[in-house]
Amino acid sequence: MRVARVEARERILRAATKTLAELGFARTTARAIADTGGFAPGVIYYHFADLDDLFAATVEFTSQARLARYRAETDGLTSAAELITRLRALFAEDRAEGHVAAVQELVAAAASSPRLAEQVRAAVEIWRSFAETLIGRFVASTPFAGLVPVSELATAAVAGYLGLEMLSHLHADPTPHEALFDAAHNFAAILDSLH
Amino acid sequence: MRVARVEARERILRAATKTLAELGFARTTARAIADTGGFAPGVIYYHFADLDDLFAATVEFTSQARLARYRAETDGLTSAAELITRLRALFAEDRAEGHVAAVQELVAAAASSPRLAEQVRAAVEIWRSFAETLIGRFVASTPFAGLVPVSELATAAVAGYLGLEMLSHLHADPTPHEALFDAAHNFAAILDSLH
Amino acid sequence: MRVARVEARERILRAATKTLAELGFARTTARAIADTGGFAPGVIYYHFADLDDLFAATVEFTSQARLARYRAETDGLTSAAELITRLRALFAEDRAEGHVAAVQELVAAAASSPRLAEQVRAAVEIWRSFAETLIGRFVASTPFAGLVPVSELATAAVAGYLGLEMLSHLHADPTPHEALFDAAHNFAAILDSLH
Amino acid sequence: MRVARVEARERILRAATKTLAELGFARTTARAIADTGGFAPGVIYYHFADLDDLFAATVEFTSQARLARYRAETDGLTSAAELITRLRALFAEDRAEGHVAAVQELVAAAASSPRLAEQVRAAVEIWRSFAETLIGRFVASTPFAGLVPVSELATAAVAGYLGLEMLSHLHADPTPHEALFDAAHNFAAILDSLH
DNA sequence: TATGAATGAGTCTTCATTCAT
DNA sequence: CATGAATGAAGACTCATTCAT
Repeated sequence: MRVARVEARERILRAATKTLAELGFARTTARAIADTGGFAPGVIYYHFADLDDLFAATVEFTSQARLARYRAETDGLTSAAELITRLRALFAEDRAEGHVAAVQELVAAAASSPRLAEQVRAAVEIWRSFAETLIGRFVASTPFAGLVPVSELATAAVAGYLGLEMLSHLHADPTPHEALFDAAHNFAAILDSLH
Repeated sequence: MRVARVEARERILRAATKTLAELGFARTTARAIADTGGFAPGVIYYHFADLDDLFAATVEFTSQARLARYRAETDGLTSAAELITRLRALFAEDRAEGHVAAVQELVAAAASSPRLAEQVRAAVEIWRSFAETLIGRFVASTPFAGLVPVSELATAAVAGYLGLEMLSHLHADPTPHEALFDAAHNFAAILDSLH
Repeated sequence: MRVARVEARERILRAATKTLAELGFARTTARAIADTGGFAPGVIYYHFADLDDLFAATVEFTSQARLARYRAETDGLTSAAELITRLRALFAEDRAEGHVAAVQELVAAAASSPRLAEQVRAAVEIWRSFAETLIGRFVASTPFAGLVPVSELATAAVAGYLGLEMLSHLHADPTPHEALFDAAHNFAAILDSLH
Repeated sequence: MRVARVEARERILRAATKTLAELGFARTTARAIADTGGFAPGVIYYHFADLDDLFAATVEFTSQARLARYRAETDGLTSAAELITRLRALFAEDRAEGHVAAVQELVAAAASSPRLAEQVRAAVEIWRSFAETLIGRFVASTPFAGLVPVSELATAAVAGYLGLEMLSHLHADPTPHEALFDAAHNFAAILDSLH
C-alpha cells in the first residue's frame, strides 16, 4: 500500500516535471500533466492538495534527485578542468531529462505564487550552498584564496544557470551553453596550472 | 489625434510593464492591466490585436527606453569602477520602474508563446550586443585583451542579470544584488589599476 | 460509462436543436443551450470541441434521425395522394420537434462558417438524394416519365422546404404550409388518376 | 443638406448590403459595414437608430430597387419562355450585386429579431404578391386557368428562391440554379405552345 | 484508490453603442 | 455631420477542482 502510494506520487511528479519542461508553466495544466503521465486528472488530487502543492513537491523532488547526482559526480575532484567536464555532462543529463527546464519554469512561476515561492527558495538555497562549497573548494588551492567573493559567485552561478536555461527557450540551438562551457574549461585549465 | 493614439498606446504599455513587474506573468490578465492603468479592458484590444501583441510591444517599448538610458550613462566611460557605479544606479532605476522584472517575466513566458519568443529574442540580442561592446571596451585596455571570451561573457552577463531578477522574486530583500555589485566594484578597481 | 457519455452527448444535441428552433442561430449561445438543457455551459466543451463542432454534430444527429423516420413512412407507398398525407404528418412532427427549424438555421449559418458548411452540405445532399428517389418513383408510373427533370425537382423541393421554414418564422401562423399541402394533395390525386 | 443626408444614408445601405452578401449576417458588424463603405462606424448611428434599424432599412432599400427593375423587365411580356430568360438575367444581376444574398441573410436573421421580422415580412409579402401577379398572368392564357393554385405557387416561388440562395452558400459553383432555369425554360416552352 | 463527468469561476476577445472633439 | 477612442456587456472557451461511481 505504502509502496504503491509512493509510486503513484512519483509517477505524478515525473509527469509534472516532463510537462513543465516540454510545455512551459503556462500550459502545464492538470489535464496536460495527466495526459503526459497517462492517468486521470482526478488522481492528482488524491496525492496533492492542489496544483500549487504538486509544483512545490516537484521542485523538491527533481532538486533532490539531481543534487545527489551532482554531489556524487563532483565529490573528491581536484582538477578544475575535470570539474567543468563533469558539469558539462551533468548539464547534458539535466537538459535531456528536463530537470533544469522544469525548475526554471517553477522559479519564474513563483513570482505569481507566494506558496510556491517558499518551497522554491529553499531549493535554490540548497543549490547555492552546493555551488558555494564547490567554488570554495577550488578557490582554496589557488593564489586568489581570500580575494574571491565565493558566496557572491555562487549566487551568480545559480542565477546564470537558470538565466541561461530561460534564454535557451528562445533559440532552437543550444550553442550558447556549449561556448560557455568551452570558455569555462579554458579558464579552469589556467586555474589548475596555478596550483 | 495621432498624438492621442500614441499616448493611449503608451499608457497601456506602461500599465502592462507595471503589472508584469508587480504580479508576474501568470496574473497579468487583461483585467489586471486595465485595473493598473485605470482604463477598461476593451481599450487594450482597440490598440493591440491581442495580449500577445501587447506583450511583444511591451518588450520592445521597455527595452528601447532603457537601452537609450544605458547607452547615455556608459558612453565615454574609461574607469571600470565608475562603470560599476553607474550600472548600480541604472539597475536601481530598472528595479524601481519594474523594467527588468517585466522583461524577465516575458522572457520566461516566451517559452509558451512562439510569437512572443520572436520579439523577445530580438530584444535580448540587442542587450547581449550592448554588453559585448561594453565588456570589449574595458577588456581592451587590460593585459587580458585577447584572452577573455568577450562574447561568452556578454551572454553570461545577460543570463545572470535575468536570472538574478528571477531569483529576487523569491526574497523580499534585494541583498544579493548589492553584495554582487560590491564584489564587482572591488574587481573593477583591480582592473583599473592594471592600466 | 460509455452509455453515460452517449446520453450526455444526446442531451446536449437535443438542447442545441431545441434552442436553434426556438431562438434562432444568433441567439443560440453556449449559455442559451445550457439553459435549455439544464446543464452548465462547460459540459458542452467536455463533449464537443467547440460550438462549431456541436452544430456540425447537430446537423447530422437531427438529420439522421428524421431521415430514418421519413424512409420508414414513405417506403412502399404507391399512391401520390397517400404520400402527401404522410409527408404532411411527418412535417407536423418536424415542426413540433424543431428539426427543420434547427437545420434551416444551420444551413443559413453555414454561410459564415466553412467548417459547418462542409457538414451541412453532406446532410443536404442526403436529403436531396432521398427526394430524388421519391420523386423518381412516383413519376416513373406516369405519362410524364422521362420528361420530368427529377434531379432539379429534388433540389427545388429541398430548397423550397428550407425556404418555407425560413419564411414561417416571419409569421405566427403556419397557414402557408397547410395551403401548400392542400394544393399538393389535389395535384397528387390527379397524378394517381393517370396510372 | 437634404441631398447629402440621403446620399450618406444610401452609402451606408449599400455598404450594409454588400457586407451581408459577402460576409453573411453573423459577421456583418458595425465595423465590418464601416470598413466596406469606407466610413467610421459612428456614422451609422447618425443615420440609423441602431443596427436593427439599419437592417430593416436595408431590406426595404434593396427590395424596392430590385422590384422596380423586375417590374420593368417583366412588364408586358407574353411568352413564358421569354419570361424565364428575363428572370435568368435578373437573377444574374441579383447575384452579382448581392441583393438576394443580403435579403436571404436578413430573412434568416429575422428569426432572432422580432423588430426586423416585421419589416422583412412586409418586403416578402410584396415579392410574393409580385410573383402571384406574374404567375396569374401567364396561367390565365393556358388551359390550366382556374386549376392552378396561383397564390400557393407564388409562396412556393419566393420560398424556393430564398432557399436556393441559402443552399448556394454551401457550394462554390452556382450550377443548381442554372439547371433549374434550363428545366423551367423547357417547361415554359411547353406552356407557350398551349396557347 | 482510480475514473471521468460535471461545475463554476475566470480569461480572452468582440462588438454595439456613446461621446468628446 | 464625421471621427475614432472608449466603454461595458456579453460570448466562447479553459481549467482547477469536486464527486458519484
